[in-house]
Amino acid sequence: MQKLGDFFEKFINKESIFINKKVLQSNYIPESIFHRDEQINNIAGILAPSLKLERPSNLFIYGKTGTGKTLTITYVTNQIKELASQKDIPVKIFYLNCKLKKIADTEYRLLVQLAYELGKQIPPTGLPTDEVYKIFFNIIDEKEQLLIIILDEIDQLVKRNGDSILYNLTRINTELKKSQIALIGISNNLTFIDELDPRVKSSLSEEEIIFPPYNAIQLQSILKDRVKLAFKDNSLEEGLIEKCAAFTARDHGDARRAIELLRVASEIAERNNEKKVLIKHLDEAEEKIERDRFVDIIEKQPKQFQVTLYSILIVNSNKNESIYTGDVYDIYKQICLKIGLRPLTQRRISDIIAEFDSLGVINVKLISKGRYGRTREISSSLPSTTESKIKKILEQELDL
DNA sequence: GTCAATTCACATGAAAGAGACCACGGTCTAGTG
DNA sequence: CTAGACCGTGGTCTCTTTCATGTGAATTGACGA
Repeated sequence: MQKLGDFFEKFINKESIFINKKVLQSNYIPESIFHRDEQINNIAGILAPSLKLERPSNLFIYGKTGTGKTLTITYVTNQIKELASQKDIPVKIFYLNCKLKKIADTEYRLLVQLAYELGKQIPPTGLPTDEVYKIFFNIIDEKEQLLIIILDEIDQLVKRNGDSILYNLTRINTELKKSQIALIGISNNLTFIDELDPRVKSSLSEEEIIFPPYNAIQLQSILKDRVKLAFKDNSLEEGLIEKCAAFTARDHGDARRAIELLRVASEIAERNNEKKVLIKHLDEAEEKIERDRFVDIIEKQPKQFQVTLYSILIVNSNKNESIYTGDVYDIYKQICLKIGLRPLTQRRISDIIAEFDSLGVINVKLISKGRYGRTREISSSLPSTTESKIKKILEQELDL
């Protein structure tokens, strides 16, 4: 006990390398946005008519994760909101993230959430969907107003529910008497729009804006800006920012990742009682982030998913050759038997394997072995140290 | 040797069921004046 | 008389199962050279 007291004491007295660590957290909104002037102006131009109560064009925004889409759009819309409230213009802007479960990931919930923002409570379930539509419709059309609805990660919504929601929302304008709705869709899947119904496609993407990934130089300036606010002078080893930027620019140019990398590296440095964040901490940080991400994903999975993954790992370590769906399913059934879990059908396991693939935990390739059938060739995409750790976690979770 | 048909081992799709959650309206019950 | 408890019905949503159909190349087998 005494020792722990000492530890905390030391911790408090220790001189920190941070001035304001919050700046590095993912929910921090910076005051200025770098390298997005063109997009900001574009969006502002498109949305400006809303201040005259003219319906702006529907807008579609693409860009990979961490390219500042959400940040930019909130920045612009916040200004519009502010101006609107100053001048008492009935413009309302809603931001919905379609990926958040239980909030906006189905047609019903999306409408409920929108209605809620408009000040009308609708039960989270139990009503027919068209009833909810009617309610929603009525609140909007109560008075003259302009709504701008931002649907972030709209691809998720469509993937789960099809594009009928979008169709309904784009069409609703023709029925509204007093109000108007404009939609802004944000997606990080570039091919997404091509999979839509052509009618929806043409009306949703009246305007399109693309957010390119940041390059290393741009990332550097973003990082430098944050570093100024977050760290005390001379807390970073020479060349650290450059390395960090180069690291992230190589895959995707994701600014969020770059900042996270820096944050984790600095945390490691702090824990090691270093006075500076060193480049070697970056390497460590990268590994840690990756590992934590996987561990996080896997702990959150339902039991059946965990058993499936465990089976894959077992088969993978028992066999040096390629492994296939059938092998996994056999082992899976055995494990279920052992831990007293009712095994699912192969059809379902097949889907689960596909889901792990899209989570990036495993790699899957569809191959045909000619006369010997068609199947998925599965390989783990986890680094081996992470893999054994995850195996242990799974064994624990499943009491094996 | 050549070429189309066959065949395997799943993939992929569609539909439907089970079970959890919930709203709503009607009926029953107990408490109140 | 009324508030609350307690149904039954009907709705959504997620996870599964069931049934049906699709698929790509190794293999087979008929055919002709």
